[in-house]
Formats: sequence, structure tokens, C-alpha cells
Amino acid sequence: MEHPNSFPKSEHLYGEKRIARVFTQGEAFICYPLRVVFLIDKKSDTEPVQVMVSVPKKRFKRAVKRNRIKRLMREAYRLNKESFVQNLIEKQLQIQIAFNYVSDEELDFIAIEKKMKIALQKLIEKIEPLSDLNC
RNA sequence: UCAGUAAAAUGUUCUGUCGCUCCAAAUUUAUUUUGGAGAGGAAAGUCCGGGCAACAUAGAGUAACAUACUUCCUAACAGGAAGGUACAACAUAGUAAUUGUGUUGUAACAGAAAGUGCCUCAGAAAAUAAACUACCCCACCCGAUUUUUAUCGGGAGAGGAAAAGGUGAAAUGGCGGUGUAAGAGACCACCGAUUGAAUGGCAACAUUUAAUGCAAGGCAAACCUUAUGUGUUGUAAAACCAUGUAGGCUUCGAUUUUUGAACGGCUCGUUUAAAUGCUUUGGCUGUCGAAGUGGGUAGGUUGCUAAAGCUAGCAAGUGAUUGCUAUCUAAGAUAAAUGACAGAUAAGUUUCGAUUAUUUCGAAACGAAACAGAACCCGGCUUACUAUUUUACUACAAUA
RNA sequence: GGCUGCAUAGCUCAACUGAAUAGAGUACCACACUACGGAUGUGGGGGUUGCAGGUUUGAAUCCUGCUGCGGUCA
Repeated sequence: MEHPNSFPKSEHLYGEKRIARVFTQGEAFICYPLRVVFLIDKKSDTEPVQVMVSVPKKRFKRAVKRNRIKRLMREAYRLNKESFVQNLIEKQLQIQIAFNYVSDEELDFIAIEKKMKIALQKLIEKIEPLSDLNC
């Protein structure tokens, strides 16, 4: 982990089974325009965090706009994930997250980054009581 | 000079920080470093055609679908090129009228004399030729005028002719003349039509000429006929790898049934008691074990990018295109990479100042955008679009 | 990625194979009935037939291209 802001393939959440598991068993909250679905595990065999990003086709018809929003969300997560990941490593937890884009409007990077910071802060708050239980 | 419309071409720079995918090398053995590469003209729509793959496949016909002026191009096409014909607009020449020439545009442009069907309303009649109204002639009756012949009006009858009927999107060649009781291609001139011949052209077709009085409307993006073509499914195709659990099938070996009770880990197993499935030693059936087999589920690899390729030159052709030579190698992701932020600048835009105004000059700010993201690959078509340039047309203003 | 269907009044649907005012129910408005309201009766308004072209004398219908919304296969 020499580059704290990198975002390689291993940190992506993929595979039909894993994604279905997150969406069926995981918890969710909304931090407009983001809907965050996450699932916390004890063991950390692989990476501590696995993240996916999605934009619905119903709200954005054109592939260009969808791809752009996904890139912005990915970028926002990448630039702000460092403290969040550190927090998880300290508590020996593994988490799988899915970010859904809920808004109808196309926001710019500054707004998305701001919301992403709030969402990550909320996630940390949700993790706190769980770590106590494990101890 | 500016604006609009249509068509065509191009469709985009550099620096820094952080980050993503692939390739190569090095280092290290699972990480890091360095270097290189990383969306389009439409990648889109999925409307056509082909490559490639799997499966199917004796031959022929029918059905279904597609195509449809001619010739050429092409791997192929519903695409493209060149030409023909028709229609429309404009310009121009001209007639009593139909027209001729040029430019631009459009055409799903085979067949209506193979057959079926449809053509509301209006109109005498709407598809096959006649009826109706009106027209003309003949003789008769009645009335009026009149000396009579005769003339006018009305009625009913025999015949002639198919011109007139102004409705309709569409009415059985057009215009003029001869002719007649009235008329009619009945006949004549010109134009048009049909058929034959000649000439030119690869052909569609064109021109010339002769004959025929003219032979019977439109719709095939109605059914249809004729000619030609089409096996089906699509890279999530297909191939391989690892996994080898539960259940299925095959082979081999061992064992072979039913009922009750008790115990345990309770759709089962063990122990025990009673009766001993079909049958012929064997076999059937059931159970256990081993081996094989073909599928399902999720995953990985190949398929995957060197090709009907790019660029340049020469040659052939009116052109689409083709041939030759040289040069180059240029994305390969898979919950799906090619991005974010900051800055500079070109074209450009806006504002301010100078100037009577335009032009021009100076300053400042904004400023790489529109349509849009590869998902096996190519050739087309269709649709979307910023700015600039070119061409054509239209309109307006200013100047001369 | 492939295949396939639909679009008509505010809503639910007709109009078959082209024919001229695109119809029905419901909803809406007015009037009648009632002390008032409902129900009922009578009358009325409401449509660029998704959009743009074409064929035709004539298009909701036939053809082509777009737009939107589904269904289905893997």
C-alpha cells in the first residue's frame, strides 16, 4: 500500500454471486444523490474493501453520461478512501459496498466529492458499534 | 459584408499532480520500477450484406421472405458509379393547342391485353358498353296563325347518330377543316398513340420511316403474375482448463426379501423377533464400493484483433473501383479501462477604449466545446452534431 | 448482444381489407329532478390518431425513417 490513493482491480466488487449477496443481505442508506448498500464481514482474506459503482439506465439514457458519472464517483471514492480504509484495517473488518446514483440530474465533480465524504463518514459511524461487539 | 438552407471535408494543442487497462523489459517471486500504447465519424440505430463458428443437409417442387429501367463496380448487398426514361420547379424559344432547349431536383422506375378485387359522394354514365336527357328525319293526331301551301307549339310512334350533358381525382385521343337531315376518324392536315422495319447504342432506349382510324381508365406502398435469390442459429457462437460434491446412465465386484419392537445422529442405520418377494444353480429387483460417461451451476483461458488494413506514389477507367510499388502496425476492456483536478495557449466569443462609421489597433475576461463511448471483425445505409473551410441556392442591408 | 410487439379523448378500449363529421364507456361541464346532495335523465365540450416524410383523388389504416414504452432468449 505504497500509493494510498490507488484503486486497482482487486478492490472492485464483481461477480454475480457476490453482488447478489450484497444487495439481498446488506444494509442500505441514502445520502442523496447516493444510495449506499454495504455488507460487513469479519474475516479479511482478500482486500479489506471492495467497491462497485452503478448508474441506472432508466435515469440516463446515453452511455456517455452514465460512464461519466461512474468515473466521477469512482474518482471521488479514490481520493477520499484513505482514512476509511485505515479505520477498517485497525478493526480487522472486511466490507463490500455498492454506490447507486439516484438523482436525475448530472452533478459536477465537486458536488459528488462532497457527498461521497459524507457517505464515508456515515459508514464509519455504522461500523463503530460492530467493532465493539467483536471485541 | 452579414444571415439562412442544402451538400462535402476536417472533427483538434501542450504542461503538471493523482489514478485505470494492456504490452515489453528489469527487479524480485508476487510485488515494485522504467518504457510504450490506449474510442468514433458516426463507436449509435441494428436497417441490409459478407467473413468466421456450430449444427443440419440425396434431388426436385410448394409455401414464406426479399429484390425489380439498363450496364458496370464489389467478397456480397436493398449499397455505389455511369447512363436511359418519366415527373416537378425555374429560365428561355414558340404555338390556336399539344411543345422544344437548358439547369436543378425527385422516382419502391418489371407486368393492369393472365385473373380476382376496389374506385364513397357527385354525375346521364365509373369500366362495358349501352340506357337516359337533349339532337335530326319521316308519317300521324290536336291547337294557334293563315285563303291554301306553310310556319310555330304540344302529344304518341318508327328510325338515324353517338357529337352535346360541366359532375368528378379520373369520362372512351387533341385542335382545325371537309362532310351531313343531324352527326360521327366517315374523310383530310398537323400533333399524339399502337405495330412493323431500318439506323445508332453492349443495353435501357433514341432517331428516321411505313402502316393502322385508334384497338378502350386508374390502383400492384390491394391480392397477385413473371424473373432472380435465400438451410438454421449467432462470438453470451464455439473450443479448452480446473472443480469432480448431490442426483442420472453404463460396466465390474460384493451383497440380496417383508413386517413388528427397542436404541441412536430418527425420510436413515444397528440389534432383535416372526414370516421367508418372483424364480431353475443362476438371474431379476434393491443396497454398498470402484471405474467410466454425458449434462447442469458458477469461474478462468482461447476465440480477440495483421486485416476485403492505413498512408503515399504511379498506372488503367467518364466514374464507382482496380492493379503495382514503397512504407507502417495502430484499443482489446469483461459489474466492463481510456478519467479527475490545476494551469497555459491557437481559432473564436464578450466587454471596454481609440476612431464619424465600417475596417483596424490596444486592453481585459471567458475559452479545447457539439453529437456521442469500442463489446467478434469488415463493407454499406440511416439518424445526431460544434467550429472552420469549400460549393450551390435564397433573402436582406450597405457601397459602386 | 440478438429477436419481437405496442402507441387513438384525462383514463380503459373500438373503428377488420383505405372513403371523408374518428366512436363507446368512464371522467368533466350545464340543465332537469330534490329542501340539499347522491343516483337517474337530457344536452354539451374535449383528438395535430406518438413525430416526420412518401404512395393514393383520399391515410388512424399501406410503406419508410425517427421517438418513447414494453415483452422475450442467453
